[in-house]
Amino acid sequence: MGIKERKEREKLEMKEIILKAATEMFLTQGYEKTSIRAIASKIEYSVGTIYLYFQDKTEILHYIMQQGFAQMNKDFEKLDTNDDIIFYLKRLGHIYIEFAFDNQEYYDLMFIIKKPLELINRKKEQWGSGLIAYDFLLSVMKRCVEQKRIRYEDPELASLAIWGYLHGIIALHIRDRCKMFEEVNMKDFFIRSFDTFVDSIAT
Amino acid sequence: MGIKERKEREKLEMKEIILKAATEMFLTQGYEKTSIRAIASKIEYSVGTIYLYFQDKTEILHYIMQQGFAQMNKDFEKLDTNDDIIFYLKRLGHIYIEFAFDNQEYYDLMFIIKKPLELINRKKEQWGSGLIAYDFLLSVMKRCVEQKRIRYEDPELASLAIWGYLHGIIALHIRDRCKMFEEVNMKDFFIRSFDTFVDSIAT
DNA sequence: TTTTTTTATTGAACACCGTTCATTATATTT
DNA sequence: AAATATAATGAACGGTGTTCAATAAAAAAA
Repeated sequence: MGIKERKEREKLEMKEIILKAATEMFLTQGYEKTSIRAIASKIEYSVGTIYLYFQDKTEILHYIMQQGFAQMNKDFEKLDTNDDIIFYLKRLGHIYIEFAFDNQEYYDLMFIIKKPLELINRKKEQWGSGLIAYDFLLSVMKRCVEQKRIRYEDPELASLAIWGYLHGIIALHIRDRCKMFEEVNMKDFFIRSFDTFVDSIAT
Repeated sequence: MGIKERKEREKLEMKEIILKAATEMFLTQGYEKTSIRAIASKIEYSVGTIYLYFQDKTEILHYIMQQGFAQMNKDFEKLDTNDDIIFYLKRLGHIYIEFAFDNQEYYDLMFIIKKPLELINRKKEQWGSGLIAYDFLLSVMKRCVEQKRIRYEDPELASLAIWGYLHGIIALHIRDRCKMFEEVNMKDFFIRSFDTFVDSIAT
């Protein structure tokens, strides 16, 4: 009676095929500019088929967001736990900036795009591995506070500061509000800027 | 021969009527969800008429963005030049945060939305009063650096830090990525967070 | 193997969107 | 009053996400 199992497998495979095509198109052309029709055409199926595997475009986005968070968490594994905590924090920031620059469209989907709040309201515990990344940052900031290596007493406030700072410069850049900085290499500029920032709040 | 003058006046008035309706709708329903048809219907004109006064939807957005920047610059006039520079900087941040919270949709149009880059590419010197706001911040940071009241040596880097930080926390909040902070009053939380930030980089 | 039932796929149709442009209505000039 | 110039219209175009009756394919039953 392996038919049911095979069918389930096939369903997952089909989901994978759709997600693969959608990811590629979202990442090159952006979420808004990628139409369901175009995805369907790319995988050589009809429009309706996609709605057999995903309830709507937002759900596809959600899966791709989770892929992005997973990738990011993976990147964080490169960090060396033996490093001095301030250096560790700097390296964390560099990886975040690097991720954003190397995967601008992913970053957009994950942190800037408007859609997901509709998604959030749909099911409650939706952020998934997005929360893992935040909890990781929080744990780093807790260590900074405990070791009194930072001019902050509340790890939450410190996390908001670090994340807010990183997100701010990146979001301004991705959404083209940084034309006033005449830097050629924005990535390096941001890394330098983040290091200065960390140095200034570190003790 | 006052006919030409009257016609010009009427043209401007019509532009005003369209902009007023568009502003109200953009600010309540958002840019994407407001259709040209809906604007036309609101002012009781046909779709085509709008295209007699604005070349496209993006141009309407641009006018509204400028209104937003003008409002923001006006808000900054509340600042007291006699204040201690660090306190002055804090107050600047409070006004920025207040503006963002009181005019979330304006803020979205001005700093987060994707459209404008197409606009930017259309005409070169497009930012207008957006640049005024940035230059103002830059001048404040220059004073901070000159008076050695801040742990930064480059005013540009310091401006990026302040603006990036403010934008980061606000953008995360507006685009609903702040669910992990269980604060009830986010505005106060952000103001507190900004003050702590300024204190930590001030000397 | 043939028939019936279940499952998977299709694509036209719906209600929207921004934008254009030939046609019509209004205002100005001759 | 007729001719010209300006302003306003709204159907039409090609696009969007989404739905659903009709069809094709696969599995189960006879």
